[in-house]
Amino acid sequence: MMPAHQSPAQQFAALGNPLRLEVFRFVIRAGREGRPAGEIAQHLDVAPSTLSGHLSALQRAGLLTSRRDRQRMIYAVDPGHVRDLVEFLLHDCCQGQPELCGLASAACDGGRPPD
Amino acid sequence: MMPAHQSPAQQFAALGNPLRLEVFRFVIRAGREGRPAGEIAQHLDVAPSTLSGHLSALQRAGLLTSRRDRQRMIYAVDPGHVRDLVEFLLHDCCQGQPELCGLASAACDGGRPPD
DNA sequence: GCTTTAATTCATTATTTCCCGAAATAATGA
DNA sequence: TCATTATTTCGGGAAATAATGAATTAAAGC
Repeated sequence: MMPAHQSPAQQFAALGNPLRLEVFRFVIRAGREGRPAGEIAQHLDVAPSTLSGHLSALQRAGLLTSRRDRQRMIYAVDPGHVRDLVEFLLHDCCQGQPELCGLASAACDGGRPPD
Repeated sequence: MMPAHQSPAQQFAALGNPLRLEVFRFVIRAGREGRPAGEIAQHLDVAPSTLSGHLSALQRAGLLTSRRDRQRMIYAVDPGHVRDLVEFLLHDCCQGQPELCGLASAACDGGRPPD
């Protein structure tokens, strides 16, 4: 289905472009249902071909999925991979340190205090 | 002191390079104390000039701070900005959805750790 | 089969990124 | 001052990225 070479670095890089980050945020707000490419392009006022490249970059990174609905391509968030990325940032990068994770630190040590 | 143009996109971009992501992880593991550039270069086996560019990119993004200790430059994590980025990802991007944030979702809807 | 709609691919161009070695800068100490 | 150590800046070249419009593919309906 997908090359599945989605490293955390590649995922961060995918979010590291301002327009792509907006795409990501907009698609997430569409929930499971997702949004057709045309709607995203219209909302962000960007050329279809430009958007298409960004969508496939986000998809290659594993952050979005796509399905076809009649003539339209619907993009939606890939919850599993986003969860993995969040966990990587909190656990692996920040090691659950409250100073770095803020309120989310509770989730990093499973609610247990560090020893 | 600092241009302070640290958008979330720029911060993600800074983490979007494999070597820079390793630098970030290594520096975080050094805690408040931080690590001199030379030690980082040695640990990651990278040319000093190459590392210097990556360090300043991470610093421009607001993720690291630097101070001088005699001849050496010590780099350390910038906790406040990292916390902001974590919060942006969880709150703004993922809107605290448990499906996207995993265990960290507890932090997004009020910060209570799961007891 | 033809037309319309929707999205992607392609080719081009411009820009940026990345890495290296060499030179420059900064701080220290003899 | 001179030498040493540590890091940054500079310059260049290769590779990757981004935006654009034109052409192409895909699905649907008549």
